[in-house]
Amino acid sequence: MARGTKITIRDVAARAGCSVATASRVLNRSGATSADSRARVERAAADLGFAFSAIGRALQSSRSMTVGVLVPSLANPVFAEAVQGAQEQLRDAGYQCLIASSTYDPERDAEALRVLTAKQVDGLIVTMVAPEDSSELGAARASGIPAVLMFHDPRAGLLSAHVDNAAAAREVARRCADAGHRNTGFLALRFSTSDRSRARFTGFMQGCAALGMAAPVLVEVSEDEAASPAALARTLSAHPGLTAIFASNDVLAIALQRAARELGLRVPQDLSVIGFDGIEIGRHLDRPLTTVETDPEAMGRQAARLLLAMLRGEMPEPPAPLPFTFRPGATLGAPAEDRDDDRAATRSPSAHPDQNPSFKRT
Amino acid sequence: MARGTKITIRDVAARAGCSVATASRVLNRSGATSADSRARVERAAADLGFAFSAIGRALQSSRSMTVGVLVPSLANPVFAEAVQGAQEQLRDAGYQCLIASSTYDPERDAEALRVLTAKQVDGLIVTMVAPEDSSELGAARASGIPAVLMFHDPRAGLLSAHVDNAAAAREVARRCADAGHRNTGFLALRFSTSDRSRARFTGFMQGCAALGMAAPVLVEVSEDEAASPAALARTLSAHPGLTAIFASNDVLAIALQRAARELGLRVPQDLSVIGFDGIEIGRHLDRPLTTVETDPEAMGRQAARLLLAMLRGEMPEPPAPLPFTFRPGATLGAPAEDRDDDRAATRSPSAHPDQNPSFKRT
DNA sequence: CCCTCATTTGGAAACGTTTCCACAGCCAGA
DNA sequence: TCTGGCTGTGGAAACGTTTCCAAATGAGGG
Repeated sequence: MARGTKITIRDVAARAGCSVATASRVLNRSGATSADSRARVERAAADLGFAFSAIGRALQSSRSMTVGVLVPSLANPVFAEAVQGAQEQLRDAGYQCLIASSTYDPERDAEALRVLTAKQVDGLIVTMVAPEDSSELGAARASGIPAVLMFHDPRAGLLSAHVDNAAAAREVARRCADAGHRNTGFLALRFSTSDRSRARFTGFMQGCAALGMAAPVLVEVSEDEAASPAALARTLSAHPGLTAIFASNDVLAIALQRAARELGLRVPQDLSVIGFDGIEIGRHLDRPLTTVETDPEAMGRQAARLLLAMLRGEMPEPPAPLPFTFRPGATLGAPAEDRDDDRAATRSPSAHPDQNPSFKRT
Repeated sequence: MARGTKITIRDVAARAGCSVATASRVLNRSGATSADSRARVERAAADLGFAFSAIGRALQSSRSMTVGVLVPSLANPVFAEAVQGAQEQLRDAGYQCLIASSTYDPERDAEALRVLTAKQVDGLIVTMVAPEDSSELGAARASGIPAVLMFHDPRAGLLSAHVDNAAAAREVARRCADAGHRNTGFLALRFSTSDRSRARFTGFMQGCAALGMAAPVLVEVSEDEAASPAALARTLSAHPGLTAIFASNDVLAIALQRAARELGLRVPQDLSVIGFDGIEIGRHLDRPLTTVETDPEAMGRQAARLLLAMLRGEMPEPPAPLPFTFRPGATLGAPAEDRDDDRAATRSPSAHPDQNPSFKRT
């Protein structure tokens, strides 16, 4: 069933009655060829159903037309969308994507980088646990493989497609302050392996400090806690004084709301919740999520554009951070202390009284 | 900065004072070598920081250790998770993934397959618009590249990692019937390019017919309609008689709920909503989504396992469909007509009276 | 001491491509 | 008629690896 015999350019040349050099020139439209041989070669290639072997080409040109993309996990929609964006942009330039994921494990980051460079990728787009500490990334760059980061804040000599996490978090602090919150928390998952999470916390702290609020309480949760509403509720109940919690991403923010309900807390009346990322689904919820909206796909595209420029031999400027927008949603409101204060009610633009039909005042 | 000079096995051989043949034998632990040369070669390789060129290897062995993965889009978490699963499984066997996405465009399916085969992938895992009509897929298989499908129902000679969409949809029909629904709808996105969607509709129709319900109304929406709650609400309002709507996936089901609220319809009192896929977030919602739960990551892993078996030269049995579970959630309830009928209340196992605190009967 | 055999080694071909270099043919200008 | 230049072509090397085959070495048995 399987005809194992691949047809190569020499088969084409043989059938066209010319040398492989000529066949190559015709098929690549490189070099001069007579109309006659052009026709014969093209005919032969079509008859035989010839297709170039990218391997042979790569070996000869030492360009694989392949880019390595490393992300923590495709199961996180934020990274998946970024990869999608990068992939689209690269495809337009004739590059393919070899992807790897680390499940947030630095050891696997290193292994993936080794494999990708062994596969002779022409460039790298990476989001990893600790880019600055990775000897593999350093080695790749030293051996001439251009690399750009995604999601990370830019660091020593490395370009990055990113949003300004700290600035966005400061904006969140401002919105919390505007709504009247003083005692806030930051809910973090994988704090130690995600510099995004850390940058957001730092920015949030700065913002809170600048606005005279109490320092936010850092609430770290494990993978398991985040997955179970009951467990998350238990953790949450250890911090009764908080009126607003900024979650390090949207999925966590949604889980947090569920946990709050478990404790009989209403959102946003008893607890305000703010997310990060702006995933699609957040805006389709009955009570749309208050969040910082980013565009991971655009981030992926920007990373790809930067890399393509470097592959062309250019030395692109460090890009400006990608824009984010604060999406008001309906999960940030005035804190309960302010509830009875009638000034507070008017100060709370995001509290949608009709978010749940059963609460409709009619 | 960039030392362009790659170190090859001949550099290692030179430094070790032996031939490349010996170096190759040592480094691959193939063939007999003396303890002495082994030591020298290993030493030299370490000193030089040698790493094999996968390209050179691929050219010589005509095995690229790369698998092509084609999906409609990574922006859809269902596919992203499947790719993640496949990738993990393949990685354990030493394979990497070259990924491509088609954005549901058959033309791009074809192009992607051409590129992937040109890159000499050892195998293919694909989800595409029309696998059976793809001459590229046929050509790849004819030339000896094993291929398996994901998500698709199995078809002529092709193995597929899949769930039984029709059976799952029949189960949904049964649950709707149990809850007392008669007039149902099926909300479909990309009906023409998704055989999953079509299979679900077919199964739902069969189920409805078998249970003596009215044939479900097929409501097709465009990408744009699905993205805008208002537009979706308009479409929805054209079908006032329906008491339950089965959406072809979870994201759509969540959007549908929002649209229902837009029309002043309460879920599930005025309209029941059932999804498909069982995405993570659905269970974290205040009103957990009623849906058919599947495991895309397991699907990806199964596809990879099948492909690996074929790559070993085995001829694996067509796999049993992967299991799905009906997750009751809280968005399927008794229809309004039955509301006043007290028999109906007991007949409705899926109506969780406590799903929303404000409805608690106490 | 010679023959055989096992062990280790090196040379070279092969994989599929691109591209450098050289050569043949041809035409125009002197 | 000769020279110079241009066009089209083919041979061959190179890219990095594996592996076949043959040769060299050494040991052991007769």
